Amino acid sequence: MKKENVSDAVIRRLPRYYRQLTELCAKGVVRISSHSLGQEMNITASQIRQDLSCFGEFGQQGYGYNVEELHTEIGHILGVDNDYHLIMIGVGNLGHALLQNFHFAQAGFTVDAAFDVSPSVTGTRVNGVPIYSMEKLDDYIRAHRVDVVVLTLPQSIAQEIADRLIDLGVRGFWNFTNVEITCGQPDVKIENIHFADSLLTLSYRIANR
Amino acid sequence: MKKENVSDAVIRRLPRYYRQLTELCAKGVVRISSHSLGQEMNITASQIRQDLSCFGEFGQQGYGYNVEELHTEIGHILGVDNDYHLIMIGVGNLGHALLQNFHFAQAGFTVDAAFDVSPSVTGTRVNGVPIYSMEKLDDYIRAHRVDVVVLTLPQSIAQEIADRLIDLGVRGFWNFTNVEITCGQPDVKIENIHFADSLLTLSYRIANR
DNA sequence: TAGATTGTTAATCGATTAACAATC
DNA sequence: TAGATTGTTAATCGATTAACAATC
Repeated sequence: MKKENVSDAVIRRLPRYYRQLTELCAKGVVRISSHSLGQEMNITASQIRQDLSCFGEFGQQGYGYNVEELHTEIGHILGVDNDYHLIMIGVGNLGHALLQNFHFAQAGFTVDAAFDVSPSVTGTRVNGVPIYSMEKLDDYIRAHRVDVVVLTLPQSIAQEIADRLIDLGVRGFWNFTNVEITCGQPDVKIENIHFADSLLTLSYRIANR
Repeated sequence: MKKENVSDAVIRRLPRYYRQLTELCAKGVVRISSHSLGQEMNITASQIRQDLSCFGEFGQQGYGYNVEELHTEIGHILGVDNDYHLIMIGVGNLGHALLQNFHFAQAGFTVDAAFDVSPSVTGTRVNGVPIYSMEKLDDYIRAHRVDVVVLTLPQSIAQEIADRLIDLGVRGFWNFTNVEITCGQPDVKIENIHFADSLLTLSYRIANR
């Protein structure tokens, strides 16, 4: 793999490629050209070839790409076979919904534990995941590998908890709160799901149709 | 307002500006320069001024911007005072969580109804929103204004339902399913929340730290 | 072989940043 | 007035698209 200077735009397209290739695999399609793939995804063939060239040479002249092989390769680039370990902080409605419905394993993540302040959920399990009291958080992190923390807690305490976790060595955050988690360290990676931002862009585009 | 050729990148920054200005308002800050705002948001002052210039002239030389005024203006641009009407399709865990926790009103949306196939939820209300059977969907849309439909239903039926709704005149979708909803008509606006894509980009960035 | 399609280099396009005259 | 800061034009940078030699 080359992987020097991979732009954010490219990275954001990788999961889409992965998704499309999963579908093609399921359909039993064996090979595909950048041109056809581009048509299906509304992307130029050039862009696809350019994107893939950041990571290696996966195609064959005159033939195109082997669907299954490319699927595996992109999965590998995304790290789906790295078995990352993840915990969740805040098991309210949204946390519950994610634990129940989201296929963490499909993205290569194992959900080991969740934490909450409310005694009504601590001690229980949601979809097999044990819910612990927040007091056990620090000890847990010291004792276990935690690659990503899902922040599904009230936004008022999000930054504070994140700071504490960063101190404890956590380097990945999946942030569902409507605030920007800030952190000077460049090795700390924060990915945001900002529901409100998303809905507001939709609002804009409806208003300016 | 000018609003010709506003790029997607600019549109995606608007909610962030709006959020930051909401905070500044709450803090009682009266005026701010593009330079200070940029520092707070990790954006260049140039970019802020360039972005805002797409929509009008909101500042004053030598002074900067009035925080409250700019907040109102950007809210207006985003359409938060348009009172859009919204319904939800699929009231599983995620739909429930959104109805319970998400502040639709803050983004200018009124949630009028939700629809589901399951008799265990139809006929009930969640956070004041009535849940109807899917059979009532078509009649409802014919009789009411529906600006946006939230798709929190199984991905297997997402495209099919979306097609049906587009036929009935719906022009805005907030899609939470892990599939790309396709539609030829350019006046139909689709905004995606792709959880899996988001987590996979985080996985990539952790893997390539 | 001839046709198809890659990976890569070059050209174009668009977005970000810098500079500055205008002016509060 | 002098200092600060805007809105806008010009310069730069980066991302997308086109072109094409290499080759399966």
